[in-house]
Amino acid sequence: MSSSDQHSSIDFIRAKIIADLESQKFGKRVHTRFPPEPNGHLHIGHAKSICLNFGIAREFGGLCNLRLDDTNPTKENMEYVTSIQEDLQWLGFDWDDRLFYASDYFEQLYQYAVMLIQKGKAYVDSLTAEEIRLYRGTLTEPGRESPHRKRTIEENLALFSRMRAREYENGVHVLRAKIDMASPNINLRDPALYRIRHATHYRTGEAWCVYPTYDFAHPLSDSLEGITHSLCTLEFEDHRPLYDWVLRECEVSCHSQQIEFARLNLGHTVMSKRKLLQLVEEGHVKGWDDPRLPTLKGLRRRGYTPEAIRNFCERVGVAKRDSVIEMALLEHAIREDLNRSASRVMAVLHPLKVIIENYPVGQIEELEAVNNPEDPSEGKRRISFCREIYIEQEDFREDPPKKFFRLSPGQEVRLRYAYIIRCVGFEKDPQTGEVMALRCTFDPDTKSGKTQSSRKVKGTLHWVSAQHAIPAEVRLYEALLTQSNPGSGGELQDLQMLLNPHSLTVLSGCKVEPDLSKATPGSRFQFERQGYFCLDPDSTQDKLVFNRTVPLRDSWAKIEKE
RNA sequence: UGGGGGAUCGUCUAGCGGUAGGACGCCAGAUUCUGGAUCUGGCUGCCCAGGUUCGAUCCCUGGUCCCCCAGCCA
Repeated sequence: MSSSDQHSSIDFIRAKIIADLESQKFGKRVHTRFPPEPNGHLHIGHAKSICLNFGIAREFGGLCNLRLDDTNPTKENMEYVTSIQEDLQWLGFDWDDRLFYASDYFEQLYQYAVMLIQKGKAYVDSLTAEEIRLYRGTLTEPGRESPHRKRTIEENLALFSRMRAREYENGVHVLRAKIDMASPNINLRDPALYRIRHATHYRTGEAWCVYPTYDFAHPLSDSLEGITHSLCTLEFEDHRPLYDWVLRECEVSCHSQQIEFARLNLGHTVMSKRKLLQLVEEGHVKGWDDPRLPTLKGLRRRGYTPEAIRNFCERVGVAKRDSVIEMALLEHAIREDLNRSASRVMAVLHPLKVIIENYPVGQIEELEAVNNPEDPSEGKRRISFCREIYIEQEDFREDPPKKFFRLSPGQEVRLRYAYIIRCVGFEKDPQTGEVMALRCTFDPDTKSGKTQSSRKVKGTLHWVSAQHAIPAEVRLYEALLTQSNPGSGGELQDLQMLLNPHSLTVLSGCKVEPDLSKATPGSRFQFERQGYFCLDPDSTQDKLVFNRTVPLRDSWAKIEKE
């Protein structure tokens, strides 16, 4: 056991599992599952569930299945299945040979339904959807029994069989559980078990025209797979009596324990499939992998590591209260990871030319730079220095405010890994007032590494050689939404109004170290003093494109704000 | 005004009758050739009102507020 292990106290789910283990409720087994519906891409909310389910299986020496919960042919497709598997693998989880599909259980599920009919626990209803809704009652009034509720077992068997035999159009019949139309729990007012859907299922094709509902398929799928603990989100809490009813009435041998926890909400973004889809389809973002999205594909493209995401999910904890996690925690997780692992390079986002007047024209020096001060094994590299360089525009102020430790007329700074320079003049565009270039002098005695430089300067600037640097595009990202908690409701218009107009800023005239031309898409770097960036797949031979994953913490920005 | 859940620092999360702890964040300092990282120190909290108890975040009673449920979605 490493000493760095933080014994995070056990959450209520793990406590329950431990209790079940002690009581031998499922013997010594712990078997979980991650059951996404293949109708959307995975996001960080799913990551929490994934880390929980796979994490628990690993911790208790159990197993975790991947199950595609594909009981609705009108919404699901194979592309999502593939995407889900990719994302899961990228996140670092492995389901070995335990890849399952609810659709593989259709025949068994159908037989269970027949069994319920035979027990008089299910019946075919022929009311319209609208009528069923009316008969259901309201939150405060009990429902009424359907006139078809008294059909005989034989009638129901025949009808259900003919439903399967494609004799009816969509919606003319539905198989319902016979429970209690007066139950205060609306989910128990004879919920639908099977509906007719003449649609091509992406896996079973035309084999079926009746499909089980979630409430019927899910508990039985869990049971069929021998799942001991079926973890789901809070909104299913009042489905649990139904979950248990199905397993009891179907007389299964493995009665899985459903446990509910609060879903993950992240500030300044949205997590619902519906809203994510809306953002993509209406073109507010460029696709499912847009770096502004909380999708796994978006985070990956943004530069997030699986490690950071897993860490984040652990820190977030598991509980039953609704919560909204601050983006700062996610950012902390990725900074923590990248600080250890990302190679440092110098890149200038808003270039300002600096001419070092006393540096010989045409002279080029090779300076030594550390690749990663957090990891000496990453070694060193050579960077070129010459008479003309670029620094960041914001690193010069004609009239410096207090505590501005950068360049201003007459002031000195160190150029990282190079010399101390002093600003002796600057050129301004007479029209715009924009500073066009700086004139500086350097002190040859202050070369980096030469310790005799007794002089201390308050600031160190990053820079690139004007002659050697290569151009790049840099994409800066900020929060997608202006509001920290957009809430769970909200329609199209509301979401649009919350969009942050500055969520993406494209910088096209950036200058970066020439070695970056050898980087491969997805590789991550720290641009010194600025943040963590990763090379975007949009990059081409002659145009590098970087995404800013997250800026470095910036205490100067805080000071200046005052 | 039916049923099911939930309320602890700004944000998350521990606590299970005995000094309210951790993380993120924030503030201050040290250090630093990244205003980064690191290291110190500090900050703010038990929804309310009664009750039981020597002692209550915890147990009881009564409130208040928030979330979920009336799909043939999951």
